[in-house]
Amino acid sequence: MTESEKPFFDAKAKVLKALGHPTRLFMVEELARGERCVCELVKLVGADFSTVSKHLTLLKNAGIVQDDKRGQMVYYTLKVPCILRFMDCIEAVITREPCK
Amino acid sequence: MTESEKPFFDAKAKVLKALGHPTRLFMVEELARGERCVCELVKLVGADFSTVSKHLTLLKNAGIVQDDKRGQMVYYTLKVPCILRFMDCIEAVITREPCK
DNA sequence: ATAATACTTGGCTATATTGCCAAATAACAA
DNA sequence: TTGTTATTTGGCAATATAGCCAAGTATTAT
Repeated sequence: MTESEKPFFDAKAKVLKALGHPTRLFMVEELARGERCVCELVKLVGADFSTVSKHLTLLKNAGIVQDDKRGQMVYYTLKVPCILRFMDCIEAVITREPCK
Repeated sequence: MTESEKPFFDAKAKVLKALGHPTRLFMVEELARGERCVCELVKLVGADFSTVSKHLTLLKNAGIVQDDKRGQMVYYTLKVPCILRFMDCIEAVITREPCK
């Protein structure tokens, strides 16, 4: 890894790292179905409001989700739907199926 | 996230988490080109032998790479080439390009 | 047997992450 | 204004991760 490509790997790793948490992954898959406010995600995830909020902030900083405040609610949406396409591959890893 | 789907998200997150480190990501992309022994990766990465070895063990535990000891060398190969397919998407996230 | 190379493991410290609680902010209702 | 709901932020303790050095194992060479 050369000095010049280092920041590139850092940036890509940051995105993957953001996805590398069960709660965040769950939320990403949930947001793939449509926008959700934080309160909905809190119910679905079953964790503290602050915990969910921090996970969402992290996903936002990674460039994966977007937020939109309307009234007192903040709605999050998935910014990059292509992320879901490779879940099949990730699942192939865990089921040890051969992957194309 | 229901009780029953929790282990599934844990498993998927584990794979993504394994990819979420610049050195490991670099090695995965390097292994995509063909098998490499640990010593080659050590040179390419520029870290301690033990550090590289531990990263490889982690990738192996995640089911991403395989090892094959031949003589005194241990050769690693990428087990799931499909992982590379979504690098385009990850790059789209970091460059903020629209993603299909 | 001794030495050298390739690699893994143990141990340690520094640093990062997680998740909770409590407090702060913001919008809206009474 | 006061209260209530939605959300974020600060702070903290527990836990996990990273990376180095040193020591251990395994294989091959002398």
